[in-house]
Amino acid sequence: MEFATFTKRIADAFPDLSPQLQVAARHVLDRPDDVALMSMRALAASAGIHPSTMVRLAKAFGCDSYKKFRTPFQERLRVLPKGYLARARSLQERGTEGEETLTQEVLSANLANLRDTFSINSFEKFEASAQAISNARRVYVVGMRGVFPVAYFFHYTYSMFRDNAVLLDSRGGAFSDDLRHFGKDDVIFAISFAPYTFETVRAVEFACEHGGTAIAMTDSPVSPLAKNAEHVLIVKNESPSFYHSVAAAVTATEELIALMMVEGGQQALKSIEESEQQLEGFQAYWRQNPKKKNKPRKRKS
Amino acid sequence: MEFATFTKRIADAFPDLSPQLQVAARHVLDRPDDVALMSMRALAASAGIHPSTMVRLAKAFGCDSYKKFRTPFQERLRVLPKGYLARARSLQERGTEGEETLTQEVLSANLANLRDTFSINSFEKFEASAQAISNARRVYVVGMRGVFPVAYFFHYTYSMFRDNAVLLDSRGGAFSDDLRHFGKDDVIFAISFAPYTFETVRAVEFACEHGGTAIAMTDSPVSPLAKNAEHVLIVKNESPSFYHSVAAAVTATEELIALMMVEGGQQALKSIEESEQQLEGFQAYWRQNPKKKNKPRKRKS
DNA sequence: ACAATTTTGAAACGAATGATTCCTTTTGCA
DNA sequence: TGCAAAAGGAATCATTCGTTTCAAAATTGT
Repeated sequence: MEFATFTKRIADAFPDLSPQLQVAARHVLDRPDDVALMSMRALAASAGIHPSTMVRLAKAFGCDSYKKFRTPFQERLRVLPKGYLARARSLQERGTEGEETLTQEVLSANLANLRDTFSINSFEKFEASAQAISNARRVYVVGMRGVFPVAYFFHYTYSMFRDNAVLLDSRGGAFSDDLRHFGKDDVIFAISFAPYTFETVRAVEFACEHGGTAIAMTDSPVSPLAKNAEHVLIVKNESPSFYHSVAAAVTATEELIALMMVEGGQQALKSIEESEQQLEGFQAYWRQNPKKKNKPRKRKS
Repeated sequence: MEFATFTKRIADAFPDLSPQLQVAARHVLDRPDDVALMSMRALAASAGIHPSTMVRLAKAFGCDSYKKFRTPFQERLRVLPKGYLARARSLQERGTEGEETLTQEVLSANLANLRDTFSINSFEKFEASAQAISNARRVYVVGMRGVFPVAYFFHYTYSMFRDNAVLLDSRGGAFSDDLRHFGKDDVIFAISFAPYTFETVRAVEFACEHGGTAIAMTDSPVSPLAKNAEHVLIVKNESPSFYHSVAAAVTATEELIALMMVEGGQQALKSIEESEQQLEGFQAYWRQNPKKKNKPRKRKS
């Protein structure tokens, strides 16, 4: 919360800064990780500026020392907020240690999954996958069992601005019926982690046999999905518990959607607006005082 | 990847360390964030040990300097892996800047959501919610539209070791039918973000009117869900795009599941084993060479 | 074009950092 | 009990840190 407002303040004041301070500010905004982890002098050097300039930047934003300037950058990186551990310790003495560390493990496993996923898959990979989906005549989405949430999320969000997606969910056992019309201009977006659901693997094979393009979101380059897929996104799903974590997969999906949105431009925005208005029309959303004629509750950004 | 193996090595060697080195090692393992962000002397002081001991710990694990010892702890915290930005810059010169920064924004928004969510909700809150669900006679799960993936994920995972969950999905418009048998020993687990889906709000109200307990996962303490709920988990869902990010909600759900698992103990484990065997029996999973009589593909940890 | 002002870079300072050395204390073993 | 070895602590070192000071350079207004 602190970091976001602070950097925003810097970004807003940017045009009014002196040339050298602008160089410093740009570097700071571009590489917040480095601000937190490197020494001031090293940071200045990597920005190609004099150390004094960094101090001046800090003071220009009301920090009486560089240390205070750096604090929000450091806090942003902490996996566990300050003071969390103090409580953890006291709990431990009460014998609840196991569950407390479990909490930390769930959190850091997921943070690591996110970072790793975006580290393994270059921006170009995301972009290429997004392109392929955007150009498809029809988009078939398949993800079963544990990863069905990912497939559903993709389909739901995608359908806010495009109307050519089909979610395969094998309800009523009619799984293969949905794929009957699959053609060579179509794309299948398949999600599966080990152990791979049979139907998902089969669906990808089917799609490829019929000349279509497959985009796979899976956990390994040697996954049976990857074999046939044109584009492969590797997603980490480590978890301290028995299930596979799907948060990273959801986030990678968000990334795909965001890219397609940007690409879709004005047209996509308009479609979303229409979708929302339609939902309002159906009274899908709760209103503060349904009895009175109130304005609809403002949508959160 | 580096960090995990390194800390594991420390943890494994722990029993063989001298008393003071154990104090140091414990502190390092307990507070990896501090190792990355604080100076060696400050870290030693907060651990109550002599600075020399820290240096000795580093050398005990093959690092010729403390700096090298600290590196994996620092890299772990980076939002963007090293070198990512270098590519970003070159892309920017090719005019793709907008989308590249979007990628970074998606990632860091989600990382922040995760951290904030676990920061806002204390461990006790998670624990209390998990307890309430565990003690319920029946668990009704409701989450519509964008957050249906969360509800589905909860229901799917929970059902691996308990059989008393009902997923409300209003398929066929029979939404309220499912709640007809809701009683005072039952629990409703409801997920909704602004703008709040009407049916979800209504379901919580209904449950409370019938003497049940509501656990809400929502975006604000003043959300209409929070009003009636016994336990409220606040989840961040900031996103650079038009949708609400659900990764943090999924992760918070994972945390609930993990806690209930631990609590469930041996019985829960046995149930999961049975569930998996059943799936194997249905041949739900793909096998490397279905024709030959191979061993089933080993499940990933 | 010149003076006033701001911006910038170089040099130098004290403080803090990580590392080393040396010596005391503790431990293990005969 | 005595002794050798290991462990821990204190003092000290060179280095690097953030910071300050001051003069040069650049910008601005007149």
